Amino acid sequence: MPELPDVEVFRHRLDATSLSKVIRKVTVTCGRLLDGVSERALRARLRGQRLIRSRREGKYLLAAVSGGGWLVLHFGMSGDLLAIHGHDVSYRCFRLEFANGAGLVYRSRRKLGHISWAEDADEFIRCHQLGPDALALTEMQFRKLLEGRRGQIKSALMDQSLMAGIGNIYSDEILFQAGVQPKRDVKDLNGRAVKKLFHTMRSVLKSAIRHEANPERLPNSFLLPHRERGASCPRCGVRLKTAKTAGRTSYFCPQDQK
DNA sequence: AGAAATGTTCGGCA
DNA sequence: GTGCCGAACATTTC
Repeated sequence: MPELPDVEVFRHRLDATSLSKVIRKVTVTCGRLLDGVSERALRARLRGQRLIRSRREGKYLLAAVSGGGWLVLHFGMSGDLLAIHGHDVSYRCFRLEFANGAGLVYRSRRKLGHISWAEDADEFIRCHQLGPDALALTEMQFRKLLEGRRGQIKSALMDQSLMAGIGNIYSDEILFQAGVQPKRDVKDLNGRAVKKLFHTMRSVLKSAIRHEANPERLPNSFLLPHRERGASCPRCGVRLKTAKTAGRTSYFCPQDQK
């Protein structure tokens, strides 16, 4: 689930439900998700404090805490963030409890995410070798990033140190809508193709955020709702193909993507 | 039963 | 140094 659009939706959810409320209780049910911070230290930094603002960098969600420092959430392959009111949910890993039974719950089905603490958000991002956020890039920067790059375009889009936020699903979507095969070599894309790729990247990410990163709400013309074995291209009806890149599966249309 | 699944990191190789 | 691959991480789902 959690690539840039999903994490942006989580961020909106956090903003809408959890800012400015005093944190009364902190519950950690899955300690192995904690990265570089002990449960006790995390609790001490959060309890009695408030989340005052949020920030997203690539697939990371950071929340500034009133007493200083940042709560950092990364969702791995199967995490999400829910605003709850009293009722319980499964796969719960981490919960902030506010007054009146309201709470913010981090879940991670496969438990591959991370919960950490940063004294300084910018420093945290530097340490994790994160490139500029995909939606913060200008066309000029995007072109510059690809200029010196060898290898496949899909790898470049997914390289978090080059640009942050795009994963397996949305790189497929962007390449589908831009009409470019995932294995296409970066150096074979001309100026026009790079320009198109940039604008497609932005429109795909923004559209996904508008539709709450929910595949069922995305336009049928998107690849995402059809992303399964044996499915057909929503544009031309041809059977979609798959290819493996570093253990990940790419879906693409052999007719529309060159 | 076995494979695959939206992420990151690390070691090895060209 | 760069890019690519597979493995590992942990768990659920088909």
